[in-house]
Amino acid sequence: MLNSNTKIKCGLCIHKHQCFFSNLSEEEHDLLNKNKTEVFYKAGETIYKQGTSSNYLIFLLSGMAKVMIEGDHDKNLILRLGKPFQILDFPAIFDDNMLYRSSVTVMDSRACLIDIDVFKSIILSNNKYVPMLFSHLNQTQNLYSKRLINLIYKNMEARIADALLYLVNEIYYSRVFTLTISRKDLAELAGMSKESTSRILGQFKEQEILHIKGKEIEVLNKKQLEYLSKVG
Amino acid sequence: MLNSNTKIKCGLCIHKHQCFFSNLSEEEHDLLNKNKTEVFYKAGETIYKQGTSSNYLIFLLSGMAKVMIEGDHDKNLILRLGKPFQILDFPAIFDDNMLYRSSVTVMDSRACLIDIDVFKSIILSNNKYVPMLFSHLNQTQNLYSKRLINLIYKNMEARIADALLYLVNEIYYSRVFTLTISRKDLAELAGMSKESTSRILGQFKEQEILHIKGKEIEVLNKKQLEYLSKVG
DNA sequence: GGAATAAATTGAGATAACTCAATTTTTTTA
DNA sequence: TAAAAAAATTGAGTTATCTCAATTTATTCC
Repeated sequence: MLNSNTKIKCGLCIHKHQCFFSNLSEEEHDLLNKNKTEVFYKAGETIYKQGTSSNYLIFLLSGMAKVMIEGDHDKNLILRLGKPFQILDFPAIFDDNMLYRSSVTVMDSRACLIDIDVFKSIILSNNKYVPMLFSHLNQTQNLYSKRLINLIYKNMEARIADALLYLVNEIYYSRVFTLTISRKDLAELAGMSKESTSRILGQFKEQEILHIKGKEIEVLNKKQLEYLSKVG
Repeated sequence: MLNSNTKIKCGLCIHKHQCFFSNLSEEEHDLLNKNKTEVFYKAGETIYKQGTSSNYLIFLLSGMAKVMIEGDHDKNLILRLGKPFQILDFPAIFDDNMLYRSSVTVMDSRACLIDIDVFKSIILSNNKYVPMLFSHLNQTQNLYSKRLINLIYKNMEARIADALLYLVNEIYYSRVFTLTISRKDLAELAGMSKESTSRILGQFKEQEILHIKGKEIEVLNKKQLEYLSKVG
């Protein structure tokens, strides 16, 4: 377990080829090294808190975090799950560094914290990062757009189907997986109550769309999930 | 009425101080002038079509357009209303120029179309636009985040209250306004059926929160709308 | 390893919101 | 200006989803 003082030089980092900053110059690397921190978070710890500001740009080195909006009355919505080497979320770095979403680890995780001023100086001094940055922000916008229409007009079956397909296609890359989030998290990913989530999962099991044993899930009929997502 | 061949030099354009490109250099101005077009759209015309690509970055010079996601079974969601001198929406300019949302005028409008390659060359050659671009994309992301949690967990009264407050605070800048969108559009802004929208508006009229006469609307009790938005 | 705590499931009842159909009002067109 | 078309409202009935409570299963901690 690493504490907040641990620093690995980017050049020596075993993750460097997967990193957002994989093609920095020598000097940029040095600058980054001087201003980054590695931090360990226990499962359930808050990395970013909605409504606060942060001076760090954070991405995970290991583990997983949920990026969520916290609503009133303990009603949250999980927008996406953040995995290693993805930028977790962006504070308003050219305004007030404010965050509009919270990030909470769903398992023990390590994260790399990069000083925002350093990040800014790098992207401002070198326009090769502009396309990457734009693409990233644009894709996030498109993801949220899609989630909006899906969550508002689709029924519960379709929303759970979407959540499961997201896990299969974009998180675990496998039809068989150990669910690393709780049922309540799954509910918040599908934008519905945990009770309804439980019922739909039971129904999918009944219909032999899924095989479920606790946290072990196997998608038996992915076509059917895709069908439900489409018609629901 | 201007046709698609009309071109006004940016330097001579009466709108130049409100424009996204207000502080371009002389050469950048020339480049822009050579590659922009002004187009007139009738009310109800599609400017951008979801699922297609576009080589233009478009912003309105006059009129109003809805930026929306088109779902199945004629179920749409209006994300925001675009006004003059705001960039209407971004195609995936560093990928495939694809659009994930449609834009449709809600009244007769004039638009300025800028060639995307020219836009790219400007933002890549001059990092002074990076903060502006980042802020814009970030704010849109935050808007969508907020809309997600509001639309999913709030009741109809709160959603209509939100829509009305949006119109008052960000579109018409007045408690008294002529609604330039249809009731169906209002419904799609609030993510509900047009019938329910009609009923809630009737209820607000009954409760003397609104004064409604056709398309003329006066918000009599803004505090109450804010309250409903908060508790609903 | 067993008690305590937390998480997940199940059931029953309540309700918010939708759909469909009929009517009224507004807008467009001839 | 009247007729036609479109948009908006109203009503009644249906349904999807939630809430609350009880129970079961899983996890944590001493």
